[in-house]
Amino acid sequence: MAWTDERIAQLKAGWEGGMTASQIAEQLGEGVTRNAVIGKAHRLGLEARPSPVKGSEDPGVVAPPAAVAAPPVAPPPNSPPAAVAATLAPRPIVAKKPVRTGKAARTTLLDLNEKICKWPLGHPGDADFHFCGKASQAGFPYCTEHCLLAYQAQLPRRDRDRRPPPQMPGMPRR
DNA sequence: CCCTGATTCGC
DNA sequence: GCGAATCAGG
Repeated sequence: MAWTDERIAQLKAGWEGGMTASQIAEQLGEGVTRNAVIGKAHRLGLEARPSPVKGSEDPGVVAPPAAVAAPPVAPPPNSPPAAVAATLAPRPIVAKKPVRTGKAARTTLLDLNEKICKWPLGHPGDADFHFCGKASQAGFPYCTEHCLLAYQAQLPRRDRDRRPPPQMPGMPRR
């Protein structure tokens, strides 16, 4: 399998999002080993990720918590040509108001696997942060519902809402 | 043994 | 450029 732009983007997203090499490899599809992912990551110049063996300095503040598997930039099911893929963008994740359901079982980071929708609900760190948890679409990190949310064609620029997004208090401005 | 990332080196 | 084999630590 070749390293298409889409797959490279997926690799970067996962790598920078804190996914491990094998998780990324799994997500990229069968026949992709973690070695391939690591090798490619290095060739891409990505790096500087805490390796268990190469001790990161500052043992006190150990890990970039790597909270959530970053919503990956994955190719849509009907594998579009590069030109079309360029018009696809992940939709910003809008945190939903947590639904108060008492003690319903929630999908945590530890429950995730390739068969589970990893759409995040709420904010990492919040007590009620969890994942969608429904069955994911084969080959995709999300269920059908969230795939539809995640992979949307971009509107033409002139039709797009140009208002700046609301700024979270305390968030660094770009 | 399971995992992790890093590195090497033949292809 | 690619990635299996290997290394080395957790």
